[in-house]
Amino acid sequence: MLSNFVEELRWRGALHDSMPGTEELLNKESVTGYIGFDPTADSLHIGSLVQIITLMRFQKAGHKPIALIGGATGMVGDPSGKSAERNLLDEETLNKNVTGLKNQLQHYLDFNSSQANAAVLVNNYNWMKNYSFIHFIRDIGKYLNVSYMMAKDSVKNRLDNGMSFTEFSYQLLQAYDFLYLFQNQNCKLQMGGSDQWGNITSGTELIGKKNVGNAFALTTQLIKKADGTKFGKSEDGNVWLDKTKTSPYKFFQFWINTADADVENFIKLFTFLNKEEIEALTAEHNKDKGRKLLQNELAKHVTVLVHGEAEYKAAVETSQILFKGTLSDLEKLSTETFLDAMNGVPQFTITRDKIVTGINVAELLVDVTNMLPSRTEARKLITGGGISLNKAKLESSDVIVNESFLINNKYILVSKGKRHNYLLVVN
RNA sequence: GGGGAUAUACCAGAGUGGCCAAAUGGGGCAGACUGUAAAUCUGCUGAUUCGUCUUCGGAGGUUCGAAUCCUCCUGUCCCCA
Repeated sequence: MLSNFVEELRWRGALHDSMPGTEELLNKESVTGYIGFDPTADSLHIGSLVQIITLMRFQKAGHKPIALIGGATGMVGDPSGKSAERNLLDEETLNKNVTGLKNQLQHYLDFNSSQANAAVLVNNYNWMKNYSFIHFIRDIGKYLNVSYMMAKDSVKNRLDNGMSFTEFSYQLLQAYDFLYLFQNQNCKLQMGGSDQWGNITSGTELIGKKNVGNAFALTTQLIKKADGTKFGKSEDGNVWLDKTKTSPYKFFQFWINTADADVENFIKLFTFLNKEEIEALTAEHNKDKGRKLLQNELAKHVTVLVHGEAEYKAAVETSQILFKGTLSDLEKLSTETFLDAMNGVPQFTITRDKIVTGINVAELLVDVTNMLPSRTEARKLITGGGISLNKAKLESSDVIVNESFLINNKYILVSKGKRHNYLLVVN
């Protein structure tokens, strides 16, 4: 029933470090382990997806996952990896974020209570909210030495620029979470990204000092791209799991655009395909990289995981039309299916009278719709051959757009380059 | 407390009275090639009704004319105490 979780992370290139004895323990018995998610935003993004997937693999391997939402720790702010003190989020925002994360996490793990290793969702606010400061520093603070705490990278890196006592305390709170879960849920393992090693070991240290048992730690690799740029950012910013923040189409596109140098690595990290499947796909992919077989498989699996089969198919459809389609393909779509097909493409509306009268392209793109920041920019792009209307390159910035441009008497597809599309809807 | 240096567009960094909307590099955007790639090459990278207008830390001043000179202020860095 148990499968080798640590070995699986290892061959996928996901394992960073673990405490001695962790692998042995996991291979011996079904273990309860947790990963924390701080509510810094109302949605998780693909950076956190790695940790969600880690929990999923953990559960599939026969262990019991706890997803912890940091309602309390989020009030303080983790200094790990941060070079400067941050502003605190207000409580209203935090509550909203906690709710958002809760809903998302539900989607990924099996919380079915009939299973022995059913997932559990907890919020550390519940055990921190009534813990008084004086009791906390007596019960918990006494066990961790300041010089031990200062030696953590998250603190050491900030000694020059300074850090508040609040952020300094963060590791203590996280250590207490681990102790609490250890005592109340028999949770023996904490996992996280490699930047969490310091915080996690503060927890195992506390548990050891409290003399309540032996706790373990395991961290995963931070995702690195071959070109050195940060993973998880698109030109529009973070890639979110919430489809209202990042449309399934954009999400799908993010993965389709994975560089060759990264795709083999990513398909191991982000999919549940097994070793043989991945090796077979990779061999096939290497025969003709132009087909982007691995990128397509990766995008498929991750999009289905996050948004479901239907949204994935729609995203493929949209991509087909936008990248491979012609004007006649666009015209074939009925008015009803048109909007569906363009789902995920940013939309702008314009009143019909403006189109009936006829409107200069630059004015349309800049003043009416804000697709482009300035007329100068619009003119330069058009002159350089960068703007298409309904798949046809504009020759001049003097073009007057009128009803003859409308598809289905209602739409105009505006493209900037080949990868940026906007839909103009006439009302 | 004393002395010195520096502040330029997204970033780095030239410019030290007009030829400066400001070199160059990076980044970004677009074009060609391609695989919705990488590499490479090309163009663009303040706004504009193409007349001009606003911009070189901030506020004043000198001058026909200032990023450039002067005064004060602010920030950053360095040295001495």
